[in-house]
Amino acid sequence: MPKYSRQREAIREFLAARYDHPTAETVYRNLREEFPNISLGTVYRNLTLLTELGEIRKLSTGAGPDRFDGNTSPHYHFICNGCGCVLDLGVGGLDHINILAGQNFEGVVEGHLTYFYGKCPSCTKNKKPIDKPFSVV
Amino acid sequence: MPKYSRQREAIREFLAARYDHPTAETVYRNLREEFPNISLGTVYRNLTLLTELGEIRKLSTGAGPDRFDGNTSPHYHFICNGCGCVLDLGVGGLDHINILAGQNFEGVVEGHLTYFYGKCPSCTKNKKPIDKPFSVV
DNA sequence: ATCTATATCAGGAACAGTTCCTGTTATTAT
DNA sequence: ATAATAACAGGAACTGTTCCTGATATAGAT
Repeated sequence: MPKYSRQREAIREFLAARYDHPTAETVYRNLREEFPNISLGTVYRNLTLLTELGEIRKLSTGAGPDRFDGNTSPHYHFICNGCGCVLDLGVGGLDHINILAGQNFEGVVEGHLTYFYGKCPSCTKNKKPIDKPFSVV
Repeated sequence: MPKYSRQREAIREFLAARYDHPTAETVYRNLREEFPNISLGTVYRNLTLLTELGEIRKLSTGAGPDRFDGNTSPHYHFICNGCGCVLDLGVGGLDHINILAGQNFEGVVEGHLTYFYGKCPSCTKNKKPIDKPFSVV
């Protein structure tokens, strides 16, 4: 069990209060208001530690930096090809795809990692063409 | 349409003949047998180009380097938590999860990216404990 | 076949994101 | 209070990837 630290507690609280899945850099920039001398290494070390403890979740989207989610309840994520934002989805109960994947497979399927992508509500409404489209594929 | 190059053709052929989804580094090491002076930059540039042309697929597993697949037909991948190998799965027709994900969502779900994980056939049989387990989660 | 224009190349520097190392500080147990 | 040690700040180092430069290979026109 790790020793208490004010920095780690502040990182945990910061993530718990945000719903936009910030990057390590964003966490760092915001925490410097409270801890002007905090280092990026500390942020990374504690994000890794909190992930290992299961208190936050790490999202590796495959494009750009990893993001972190203070909500550890099981849920899926949506990545917008227009603006790159990452949103939570209310869909649940996709575990049956593990069964489907395990048919005709000699190993053991223990889980899956799924990101949905498309156009977020904001990019769907504002039909402006995007200069620099973001894509995860 | 890009100009022909022997290096790119060799990369395409190499990937078409392999089913283990090699990394850029693996492609580079193998191609140096035929092209002793080929550079890693050339390998990366052509892997990116072939991916954009839709002739290969890029797999970003979130742990370690990206991998590349010469098989562009739609299929899913399995990542072993034991040895880190990446295998093709025969499962098909999971597109219904896009519909599920789109319910109660104001944006447009255009697709999904899914990796299954667990124990591969080899790691399931050989129950030796693994020294350095590999995990995508 | 030769020439010209240009895409691709090899080599290496630069880059982004992340991890690791060192000496110092904060936390916990005694 | 003191001692032991986990966590810290700062920065160097690392990994995977992209970009830049001058040289070479390819394709199209002659």
